[in-house]
Amino acid sequence: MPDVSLKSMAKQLNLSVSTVSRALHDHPDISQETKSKVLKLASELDYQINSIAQGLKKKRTNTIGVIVPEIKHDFFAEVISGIEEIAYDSGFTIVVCESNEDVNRENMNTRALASNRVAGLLVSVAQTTKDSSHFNLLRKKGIPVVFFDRAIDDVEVSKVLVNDYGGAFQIVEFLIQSGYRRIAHIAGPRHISISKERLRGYTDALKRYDFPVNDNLIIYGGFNEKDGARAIDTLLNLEIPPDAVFAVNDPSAIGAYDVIKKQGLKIPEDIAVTGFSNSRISAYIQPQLTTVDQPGYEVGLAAARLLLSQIEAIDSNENFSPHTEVVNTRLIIRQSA
Amino acid sequence: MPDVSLKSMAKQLNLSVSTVSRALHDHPDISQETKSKVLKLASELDYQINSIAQGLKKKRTNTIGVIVPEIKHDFFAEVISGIEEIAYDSGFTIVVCESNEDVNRENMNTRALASNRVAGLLVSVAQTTKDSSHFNLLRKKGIPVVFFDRAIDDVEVSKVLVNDYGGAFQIVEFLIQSGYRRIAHIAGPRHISISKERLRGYTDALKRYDFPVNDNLIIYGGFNEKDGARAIDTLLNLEIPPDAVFAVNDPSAIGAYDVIKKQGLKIPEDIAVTGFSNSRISAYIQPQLTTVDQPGYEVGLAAARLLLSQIEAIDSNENFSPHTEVVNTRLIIRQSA
DNA sequence: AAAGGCTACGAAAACGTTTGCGGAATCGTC
DNA sequence: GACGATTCCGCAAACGTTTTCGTAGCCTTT
Repeated sequence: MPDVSLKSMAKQLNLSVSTVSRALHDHPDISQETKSKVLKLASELDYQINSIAQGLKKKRTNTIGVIVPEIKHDFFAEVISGIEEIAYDSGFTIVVCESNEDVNRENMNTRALASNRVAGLLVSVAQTTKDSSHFNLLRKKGIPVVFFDRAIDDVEVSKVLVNDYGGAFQIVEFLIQSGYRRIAHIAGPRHISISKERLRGYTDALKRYDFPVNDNLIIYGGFNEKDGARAIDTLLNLEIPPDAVFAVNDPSAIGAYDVIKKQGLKIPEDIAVTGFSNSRISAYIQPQLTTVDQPGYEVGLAAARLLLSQIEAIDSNENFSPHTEVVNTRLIIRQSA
Repeated sequence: MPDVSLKSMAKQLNLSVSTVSRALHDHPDISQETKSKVLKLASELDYQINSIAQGLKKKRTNTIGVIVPEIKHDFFAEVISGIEEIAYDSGFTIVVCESNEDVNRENMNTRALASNRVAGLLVSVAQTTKDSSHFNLLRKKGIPVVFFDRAIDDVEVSKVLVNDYGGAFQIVEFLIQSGYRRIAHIAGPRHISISKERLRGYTDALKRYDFPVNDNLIIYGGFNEKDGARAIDTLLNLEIPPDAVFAVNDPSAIGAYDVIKKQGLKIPEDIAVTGFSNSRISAYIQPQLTTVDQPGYEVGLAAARLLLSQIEAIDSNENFSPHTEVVNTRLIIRQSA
């Protein structure tokens, strides 16, 4: 009942606190005999180190913070699993926070995590994040940050990105080769990297095949179903509506599905729809959605590895220059195009 | 760059550390004048309290631990969102761990969280959890625990359960009233509370309508798709196969879908299928799955509130007796039955 | 036997807070 | 003007670790 600590065990064994501490850490300055005595007692009493006292002394903890826009999102859930895997193997625990796509909440989260002296942070920024001051604050405090999936440009940290450009290019190319001639794009927020990259892939694919890039066919919005619904509504009301649409992600594609079906149009006969994410639903929805697979789990693994190596570098006073990793996507051809 | 602490601010203002501390905590023993001087400097320097030093002193932190079997599961993701909501409002951060349905991992997680002196724990136990020693260890340490959704019986703590019995009864009753006569059940692990309750709802509904409870029609397994697939395989090979099947949850129902379709049978004409969870996929799969809605978000809210009130009780030395809350389900009738 | 080198351990400071206690200064009261 | 009450603040201990430094005891070498 009374917490078992180094002190209590030291008293029980007639040793000093420092000796007990050393016994538990494989320190060289200790005899085999006392070491085994200590280890025996520790296991008997089920001693667990007080991580927070340790954290106070070592100036940081063994936890890494993770901030995602939404845990519910399949992709982020996968990423979290990947992160957890790596963290667990290295003896780190992870703290997951949700920004709910809200900068203020993201801001609060970073402050709380910094206050908890996390060893590092893995962040996928919220849609509404334009200002990066809270991340610069972390840098000033020496807390390493790695962005994954969604990054903002003006912060120079390591990043793990999905090959959004390549995936977008590939799927638009597929649409062109399938015979579609008037391909629209439901785009994401303008300042988020993944939106920009997917848009770039879209326009480059069009240009490559000498298709005109028509601004009327590009509708900007958010990442959710209702954004997709709103966008497709605009597109269908054009004088000449598109015969295919490439949505920035699966939710917005699904939002488009609803509106299209409600108007009595058929996918893909009247209009083809493609997404981006390969969320679980995309395989079950009717017609099954042609999309781009984003390997969330791998993104999580890579981001966590990058962060841990940076933490190690800091610990051993090596210098570390941020770099960017890109994981590749895979075109998933189903029925919707 | 040099961390701003109480000490550094005290030096700068020619005050003592304790005065600065008091200024930031609305302590009565302080003058308005010095208080505002301190607050001004603190905001200028962007002072953030060192939560881990505070945690060391106060013997606990402002974080609560959450252990779920799988983050990816829609239901748990919803629960986490609910928990996060309440925690955030009360100034707590949450630490999410995944047990991956593995007791050992669950054990490691509880130890790590205890070592981090979390204020409390919210747990949904893994499938394989039979032994409860790691939870008793927490109790011995005075760390409050609240189980949600999946609980084990021999630990006397607060619980937030879904009305599994009622939901199961209701959906089986619906099958009976729809004219199905030979209703099978794909059951979950025998020792997990939710499996037991749903099974009980199933048998009671049958008895209520004077249907025989046929042991051949009850197949035990796990919670995943492959478990459902295996179970339906056995059921379809019976001399007289069932005309309806109530699966313990949506994934196992979906596993059953695959096998049924592969055998060329039609849902619900040849065999009706129902699930439990109302996962997102269940609304998109063809035919849309008749299931029971489990309000994950509400479970999260309730569990977090229960834990926080217990933490408060401990803080103020009130005594607290564990109690159980049950949130209700809702029958979702779609196409599969 | 003196000098030097190991080995194994203890003492103590430090990390950044919180908080009980004591005390100086100010105020009001008769 | 003496006295107690009140207000505001500093001192110092404590939380459980880690780590530097010092040193007692022993062994080896000359």
